[in-house]
Amino acid sequence: MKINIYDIASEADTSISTVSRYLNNKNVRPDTRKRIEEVIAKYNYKPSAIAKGLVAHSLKTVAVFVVDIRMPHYANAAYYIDNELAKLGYRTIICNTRGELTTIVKYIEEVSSQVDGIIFIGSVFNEINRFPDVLANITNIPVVITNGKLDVQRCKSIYVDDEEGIYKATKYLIEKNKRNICYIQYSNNVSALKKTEGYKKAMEEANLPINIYYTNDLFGGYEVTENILFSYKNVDAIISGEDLIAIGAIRALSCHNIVVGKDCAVIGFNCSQYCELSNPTLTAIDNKIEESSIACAQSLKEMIENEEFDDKPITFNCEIKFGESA
Amino acid sequence: MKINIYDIASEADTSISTVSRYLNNKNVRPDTRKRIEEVIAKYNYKPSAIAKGLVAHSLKTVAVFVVDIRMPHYANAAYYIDNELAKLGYRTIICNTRGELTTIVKYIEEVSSQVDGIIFIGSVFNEINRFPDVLANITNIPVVITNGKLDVQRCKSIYVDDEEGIYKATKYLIEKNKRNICYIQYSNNVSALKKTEGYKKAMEEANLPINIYYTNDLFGGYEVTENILFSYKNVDAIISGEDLIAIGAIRALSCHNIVVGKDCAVIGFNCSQYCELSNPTLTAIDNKIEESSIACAQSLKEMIENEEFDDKPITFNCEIKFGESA
DNA sequence: CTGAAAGCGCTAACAG
DNA sequence: CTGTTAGCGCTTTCAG
Repeated sequence: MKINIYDIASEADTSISTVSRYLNNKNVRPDTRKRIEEVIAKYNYKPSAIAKGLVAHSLKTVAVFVVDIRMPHYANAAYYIDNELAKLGYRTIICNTRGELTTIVKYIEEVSSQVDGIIFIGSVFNEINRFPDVLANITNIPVVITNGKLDVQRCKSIYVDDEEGIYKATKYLIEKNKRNICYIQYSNNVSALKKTEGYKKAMEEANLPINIYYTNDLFGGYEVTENILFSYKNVDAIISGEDLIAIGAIRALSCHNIVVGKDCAVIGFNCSQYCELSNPTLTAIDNKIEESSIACAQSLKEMIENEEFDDKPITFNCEIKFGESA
Repeated sequence: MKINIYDIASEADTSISTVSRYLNNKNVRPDTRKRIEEVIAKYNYKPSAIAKGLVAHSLKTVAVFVVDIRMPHYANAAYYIDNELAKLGYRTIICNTRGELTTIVKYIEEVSSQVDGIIFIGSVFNEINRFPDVLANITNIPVVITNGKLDVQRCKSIYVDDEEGIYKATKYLIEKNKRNICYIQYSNNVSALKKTEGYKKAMEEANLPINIYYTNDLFGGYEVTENILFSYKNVDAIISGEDLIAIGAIRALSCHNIVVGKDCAVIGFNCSQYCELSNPTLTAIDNKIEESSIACAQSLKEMIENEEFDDKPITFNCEIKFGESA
C-alpha cells in the first residue's frame, strides 16, 4: 500500500538515485524527469521525512519548553519562536511542563533524541542543573535558555534584564511622587526574585518603605490586593512582575472605588495583549518578548548548523509602555 | 564522536540485538545486562529516535494546526491537546498558520510526512477542501478537525454547537427583558457565521430587531462598541462570538459611564481565563475547550493505532457560565 | 546524466 | 538467552 522510492523508480523505469536526484532538484534529463513526475503524481507519493532524517541526522525540529502555553508570556514566546523557526526551516515541538520537574524530565527524555536543539523559556528551567543525569540527556544537542544558564557544553543564554525593568518602573512611580508603593511577587523562580530585587533597590535608594506581597496564583492579583487594601490602607501604587496579577489588582481597586491611575497607580510586567483590554488600560514593563524570542530561534539555528558559536550571552533591556493605570 | 548501537555492542562484547533487547526492556542475562549498562553510561549513549522511527514507521508525533497560539482559545486547545497526547505517548508539533492559506499549505507539506496525524483546530481549516492538491498531502494520515470536515479518507470531526451556544445566550437575555440586543461578529469563518445564525434565530423567534456589527480585529471590541453607542443608543445588551471582543465592549461601555451588567449586559464566548480578569467579570459561553480538546487527542490516537475507527462526529453542547456582566 | 552499492541506526525474525 | 541477517526509505559516493 505505502509507496516508496523503489516503487517509483521501477515504475518510472529508472533508478532510485535518479528519483532521489529529482526529489532534490538536481539535474535529471527532461524525459526521465517527466516519467518520474507522472508516476509520483499517479501514486501521490511523498518521500518519508523520517528516512531522510536518518541520513541527514536531523529532522529539522526543535523543542520549545514552556511552563504553560495558556499564559500570555509563553504563548507570545512560542508564537514568535515558531514563526522564526518556520522561516529558518525548522518545526517546533511544544512542551508544556507546568514547571513540574517530573514533567520536564519526561519531556527531555522523550524529545532529546528526536530534535536538533531545545529552547527553554524561563528561569524555572535552571532547576535542571541540579540533576546531572537529566542534564546528560541534553549534552549532545545545543540548547538556548532565557534568563538562565545550563551546565552543558553548548548552551546559549538570552537574558532580559527583569531587575532593571522593575527598577525603572519603581523609579518612575517615585518620581511621580508615589510614596507607598507595594510590590506583588508572582512565583519564586530566579526571574521573579530578580524583579523583587529591582523594586527593593529603587525603594531603598529613595528611603521608602518596602512592602512585598506574594502569590503563586496567576489569577491571584485580586485577592492579594484586597489584602493590601486591608493591611496597608494608604497604598498609592502597586507593581507586579506579571500583567495578569496587575490586572487583578486593578479589578480589586476598582471594586473598592479607588480610581486606578489617579488614587493608586498600577504597573504590570510582560506587556501582553491584555494590557489594552484592561479597564483602565495597564501600564506595563515591555520585556521584549518578540525580540528575545527571535534571538532564541536564530541563536539555536546557528548552534545547530555550526559547531562553533558565539557563547556570549545576549541581553535585552526593558522599557515602560504606558497605559492609563500609571 | 556520535555513538551508536554498534559501538555499544562491540564494547560490551555482545551483539546489537542484545543491546536492542536491553533498550526495549526484554530479557537479557544479568551479567550481559550489567556490561551493557556500564558501556551505555560510560558514553552517555541515547538511542536515535529517528532510526527507531524509520523501523516503526512512526515518530509518535502529531501536528496541531491553530490560527494563532496567542489567542486564548487556541492556547487552551493546544494546552489540553499537548497534555493529553503526552499521556498517550505522542509529541505535539505546533503550527501557527494565522489562517493564511499559504502558511497552511507550507506547514502541511513540511509536516505531513513526518507526523502520525494532524489535528486542525477551527473551522478556518475547512478552506483546505478547496485545494485538492493540498488535501492530497494528508490523504495518507488520519486527521481530526473541529467544527468542520475534510474530504479525506480518514477524517474525524469534533463539533461544538456554536450556534446553539449563542442562541442560548440570546434567549437568556431576552428572558431577562433585554430588547435591544446587538451582536458583534468576529471574523467570518464557518463557526463565526453559525454563531451569528444563533443570534438571529433567537431574535427572530422573539420578533426583536436584529443588529449585527463586524470586526476582524481581536482587540476591536472597544471601537465597534463605540460605533454601537453612536448608532444604536438604546442598546441594552451586547453579545460577541469571542471573549476578547466582549471585554473590549465592556471597556467602551464603562468609559461611557454605562453600568455593565445593569444598564447593558455583555456576554462573550470561549470562557477563557480572561473572563475573570475583566472588570466586571464576563459572563460567557463555555464551549468546552478542555473536553473537546481531549476528544481530539483521543480520537486521533485511535485513528493512528487502528485502521478502523468510528467516523461518527462527536458534538459538544455549550453552557452559559455566569460572571457579573449579564 | 545515470545506476550500483554502501550506509544512516535501529528492530525483528530466525536459527541456534 | 543470544547472534546473524535482512530490512525500514532515503542519500551519496563512485564508476560508467
